[in-house]
Amino acid sequence: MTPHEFIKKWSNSKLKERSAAQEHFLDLCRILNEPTPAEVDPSGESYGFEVGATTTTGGRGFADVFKRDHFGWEYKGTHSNLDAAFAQLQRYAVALDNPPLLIVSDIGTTIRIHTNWTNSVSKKYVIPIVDLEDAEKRQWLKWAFSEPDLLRPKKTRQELTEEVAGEFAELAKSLRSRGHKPEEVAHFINRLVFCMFAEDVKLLPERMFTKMIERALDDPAEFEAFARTLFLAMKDGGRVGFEKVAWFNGGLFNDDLVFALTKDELKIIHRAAVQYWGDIDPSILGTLFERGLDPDKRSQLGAHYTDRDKIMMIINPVIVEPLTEEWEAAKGEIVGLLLKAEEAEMNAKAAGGRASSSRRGRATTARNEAQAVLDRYLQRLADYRVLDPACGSGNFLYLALRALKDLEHRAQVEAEALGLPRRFPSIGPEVVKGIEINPYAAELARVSVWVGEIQWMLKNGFAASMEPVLKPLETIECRDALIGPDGSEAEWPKADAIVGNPPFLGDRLMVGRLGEDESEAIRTVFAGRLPRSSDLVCYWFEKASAALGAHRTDRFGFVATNSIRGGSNRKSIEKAMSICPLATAWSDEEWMVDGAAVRVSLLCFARGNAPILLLNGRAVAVINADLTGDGIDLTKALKLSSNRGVCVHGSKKIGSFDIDGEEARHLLQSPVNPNGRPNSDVLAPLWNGADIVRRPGDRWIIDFGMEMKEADAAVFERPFALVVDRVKPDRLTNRNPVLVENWWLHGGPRPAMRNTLPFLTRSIATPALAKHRLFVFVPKPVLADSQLMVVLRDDDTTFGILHSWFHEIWSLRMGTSLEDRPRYTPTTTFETFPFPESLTPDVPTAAYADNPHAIAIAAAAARLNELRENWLNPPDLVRREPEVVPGFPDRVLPVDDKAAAILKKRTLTNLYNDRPAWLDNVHKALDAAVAAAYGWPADLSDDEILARLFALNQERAAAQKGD
DNA sequence: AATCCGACACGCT
DNA sequence: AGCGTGTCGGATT
Repeated sequence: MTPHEFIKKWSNSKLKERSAAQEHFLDLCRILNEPTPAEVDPSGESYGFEVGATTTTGGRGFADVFKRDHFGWEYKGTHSNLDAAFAQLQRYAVALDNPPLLIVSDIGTTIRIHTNWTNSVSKKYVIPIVDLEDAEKRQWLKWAFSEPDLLRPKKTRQELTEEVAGEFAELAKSLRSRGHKPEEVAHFINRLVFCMFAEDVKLLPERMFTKMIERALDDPAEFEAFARTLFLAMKDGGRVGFEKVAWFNGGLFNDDLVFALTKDELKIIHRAAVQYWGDIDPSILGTLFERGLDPDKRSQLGAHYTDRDKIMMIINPVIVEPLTEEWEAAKGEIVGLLLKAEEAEMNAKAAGGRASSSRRGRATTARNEAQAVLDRYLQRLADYRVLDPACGSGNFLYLALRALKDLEHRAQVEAEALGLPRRFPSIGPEVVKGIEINPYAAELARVSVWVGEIQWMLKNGFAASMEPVLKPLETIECRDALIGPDGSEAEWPKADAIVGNPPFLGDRLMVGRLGEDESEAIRTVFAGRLPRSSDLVCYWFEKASAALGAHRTDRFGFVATNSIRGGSNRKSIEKAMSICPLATAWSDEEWMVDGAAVRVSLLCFARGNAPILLLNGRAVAVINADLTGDGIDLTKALKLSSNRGVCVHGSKKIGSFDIDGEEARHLLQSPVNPNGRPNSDVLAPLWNGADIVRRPGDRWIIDFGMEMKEADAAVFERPFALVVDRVKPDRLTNRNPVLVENWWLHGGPRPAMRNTLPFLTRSIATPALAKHRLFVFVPKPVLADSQLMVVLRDDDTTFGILHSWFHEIWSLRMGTSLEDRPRYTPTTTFETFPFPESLTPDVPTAAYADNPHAIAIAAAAARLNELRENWLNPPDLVRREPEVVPGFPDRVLPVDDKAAAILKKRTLTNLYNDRPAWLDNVHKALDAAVAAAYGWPADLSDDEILARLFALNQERAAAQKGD
């Protein structure tokens, strides 16, 4: 069949729906050269006619034609309403697993393809039957059959929202510059956005808002009056001119606040108003308007934007999956009861008389029971409440509401297919509860939830409720979620599930950000329940797990920074785990939000015994409190006495004691001081993390040691004067009296380090925070700054063990991180690490001088160090020059500019980023030597290494108990 | 007096 | 102006 023949046959066809639809569709397959349903899928389940029709009911299917993951297709008789057909298809889309395309056709005149991707803007392709000779239009249809993705609108809803709302930042700025309060500006803009949405989804009369703006453009002075009239009409329902306006409520329109606008501002609004707002993603509105607010106030708002995927990673396990399971169980029961009813009815027909009527009665009972099972499930959904106790602009609540509505809808549609009557959706915005401290964010949350409700209704083919369009959402409260007005613990409403993204604020930043009173109030209320050094998020975990313990909720899931896994924050996880299983967790996820440089963990707890534990998307037998799950709970590793006091933090200066090389050399070459001592007594090169992993920065430090008296320090004339000048003023204002009293000394004296160093030829150091876990030797006159963790040993063997994969993997697991860069924490990493037998840090180096394992490790370590040093400073690129006074390491200088440029790139971070073969080889040799010292094979898997190290840790810890 | 941390902070390209 | 990657000193214990 050719397109021409098709048009001739079908154009203006008067055939009625059922009789013609299949033939029409098959003809279409022929002109498109697409296989027919019968050719592809004889079972008709994933591609067929009347999919979803059951023999039980003999009713119609969910769609006239269905192709899984492609389309649902609905026919209507010629000239009947395609919109009605589309609405019907929308209502059943969920039962068809939401095909990406919904296609409607009236056989004789038009085929319409509606896109149905959840996260893209919707698009409509209209194909008049008479245009089927047009290859492009046929191509659209062909894509629908074979590659629906090619019809996907390029723009995501987020992009659309950013685009249409982006300009409001400009408007907000402009209004603020005229002295309006940021919150009022936000409130006003919120309204404008809602009006544009309402107009585009036809909740306001056609183009009413746009026309209002257009009129005001001609006469900006009138805008205030126009807008006030409109807002007032929306507040109570009423008229603007001749046109009726629906009643909007919900707090958004409870006053008539309007600003006078300039022509330029009106132009911005007009540009936005002519866009299509029906598909906006309310979950992104929060960020956009936050951006429009005063940038300094942004972080105080706490209304951070969580992207949809992350939210669903919590909503799915906490809300959707358990309720889906409940539905599957209920559905199974319903199917069983209906089968029973059917059987009884058949028997009734076969029998007769009294037997017949009793069987008929049994059938009715079974049917009623089936209805009751359905009603119970629907009631369960209607009663289900979700709480977000830090709801911000309402993103979690918006998606939770949609999820619950989807669940209700799916149950209704599937029950209908089984032959039970279907009712109007009953779940609305009242099922989500929120607590939010910022009034503006709380209002945005209410709007988001309502926009979500209206969008859902329209997308699924229902009319939005109109009387009023918005109802006040008292379930979203504006208050503190932790502390009540009287200073006691805040109450949370009862809810079946608790979800959210509580604010992230490190414990040390709490006082600075929340104020001393607020921080103290929180810590007092939770005293004895959580350590005072818990991050702010931990209190949300604590309250939620308490709610679960008190049977006030069944499940909860939160987003936290990934630092929840370590430090004292871990206590809050441990505490929650003691009350209920941690059922689903994601330990370390990227965070894509602008300006929020964090990585996050997601944790979902559930009542009862969760049959399957999911960690990072994989089933595991256990999830440990540090969000690992490979069977070894390394959080149980203990400190070993042999390692105590060996790994210490570098000196913490607290104040600008550091000077650059030029200044230092000037001081070094100055005449001796009145006490007869040179400045070199109180000067040292300073190394920090960056000096090790990048190029050394030639920084020096003035250091009067641990306990020099002020009067003695003052005799070092120039250095002391510099400290008086640069350090003293700040130090005198410090909160810590010790730092004030000893203002000329460093803040962290590190006696262990300073007392031990004289007995060593050098020390070993690793940057506390760096991309790669590196160890280097630090020559003696160099002072290690606080960013370096210093191991007070000078032998190659210890260096080699620390730099081996055994200790590296241990440190990666036992330490913490800043985002994705590992952090070395001596107490949990070094002090728990079981060194090979008799090579432990409490053994004097001399004691293993003849130990062949120690010698082998030392040789490999020395080789590593030598090759690395040669790569960092190749003899042809550098010249070594003695320092201006004796007692300090030679200076390493580039021979010329060209060499300098090359050397700039020669850093340890870069070296380990590339990890050339030679480096890999020396590390392999080192690992082999260390493996031999443990008496282990060289090719153990990482898990096996950790398991053995952990076993060794436990063994040694048990043995030392007697000490 | 020692520890750990950063809804970060800052230098580099 | 974004990317790559570690400062610094406060506050807690």
